[in-house]
Amino acid sequence: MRAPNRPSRANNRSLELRDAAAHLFAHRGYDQTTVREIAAACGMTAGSVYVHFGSKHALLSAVYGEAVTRVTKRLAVSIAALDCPWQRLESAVRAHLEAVLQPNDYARVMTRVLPEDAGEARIELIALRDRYEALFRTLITGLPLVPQTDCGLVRLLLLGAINWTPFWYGHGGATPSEIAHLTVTLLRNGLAQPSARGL
Amino acid sequence: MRAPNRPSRANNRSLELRDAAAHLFAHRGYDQTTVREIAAACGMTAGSVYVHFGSKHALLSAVYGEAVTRVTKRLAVSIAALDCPWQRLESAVRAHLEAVLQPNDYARVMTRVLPEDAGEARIELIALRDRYEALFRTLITGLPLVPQTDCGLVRLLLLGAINWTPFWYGHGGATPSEIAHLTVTLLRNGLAQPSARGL
DNA sequence: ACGTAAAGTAAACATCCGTTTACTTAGTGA
DNA sequence: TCACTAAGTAAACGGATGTTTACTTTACGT
Repeated sequence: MRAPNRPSRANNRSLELRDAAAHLFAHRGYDQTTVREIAAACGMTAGSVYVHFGSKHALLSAVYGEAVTRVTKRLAVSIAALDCPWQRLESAVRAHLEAVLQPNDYARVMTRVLPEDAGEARIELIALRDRYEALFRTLITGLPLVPQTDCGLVRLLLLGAINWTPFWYGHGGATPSEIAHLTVTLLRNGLAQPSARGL
Repeated sequence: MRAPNRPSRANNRSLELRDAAAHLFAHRGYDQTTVREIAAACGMTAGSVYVHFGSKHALLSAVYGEAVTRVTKRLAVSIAALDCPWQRLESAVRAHLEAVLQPNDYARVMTRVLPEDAGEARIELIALRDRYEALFRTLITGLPLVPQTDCGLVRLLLLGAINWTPFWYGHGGATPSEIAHLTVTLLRNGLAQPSARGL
């Protein structure tokens, strides 16, 4: 008798399938990717996919979950040694951008595929995304902002700005580091000339 | 002999079809919307759609084009009477948000449907979107910003922040007006407590 | 009144999709 | 060695999709 969920065969083609799915979802979107394409990318047949995953939605959930896990880990490492809350935020934004903008299939699925379009897997993906975005909630509430600032709104605007980057990145010429710096500088001090600031 | 492209029958069901398509594209996305659904929404059959539009992609182009036209007009009106560049930007952002966030089918298609997912109509949609975003380029380059600010980058971050709003609007409780004000305030002065500003 | 052309329909077409089924292969533990 | 099981395949299933075809209806210009 062997423990369940612990296959004896070492060659775990599930991971291979998940990677292929991540690549295709990231580059062509969920709807435009077929199960047959994912299988073919692993030299398999469509039917074999269902040995490892119960459905196409389950495959998306696996990809999305792994994406959140990886980006979360990367983000945690990048801010571990920092104390200044503004530096922590900038480092987190940089880590997020590097993950999303480099040709990183998993991270890109997080912004390319809308949980709302995932059908049955919708609730699960939204929960995963929320878990990730909660990290930014902590970073932002730790900031010394002007009193009565709506931190939730700030977080949503910030996430919007950086989640949209994949759609234009490359045309602007800026690096993730530069984008992160400008974003946090903007959030901190604004960009108006000192002589032209409002009250 | 009648002039071409000038149908004699007044009841232009093409517009009816376009409206129905806008509604469905906005609420369910392009891929998840069927030609049969669009036709049924007008009490017609799928085949009739092809009397008015050559393909589903052409229908999307028509919707997207009309969306850009409408939002552009709305934005132009909202800033016409204003002189202060910050007020102009805030008014433009407010107009954009009101268009995108109110249950406005056309405007929502602009953010819900990615031109990248439109297949053959891709180039046309991207051109339309760029034409619209150029309006913000003008507004931002008119701002008295600190020297050597990358205006292009600022524009892209701003558009990202406001294009992402449809995905969370309603959960935050803020109105378009409030969001617009916070966004432009942030861009102008930042949100750091005066005592905690960096150099 | 008549011919023409647009508008609309019903039905089929061709294809593709996610998924299931029946079957084969191959490695494993007792 | 032999039963067991996971992995994989080929093929089909049921249905949906964008589009086309052949045909009918309707309104207009002359």
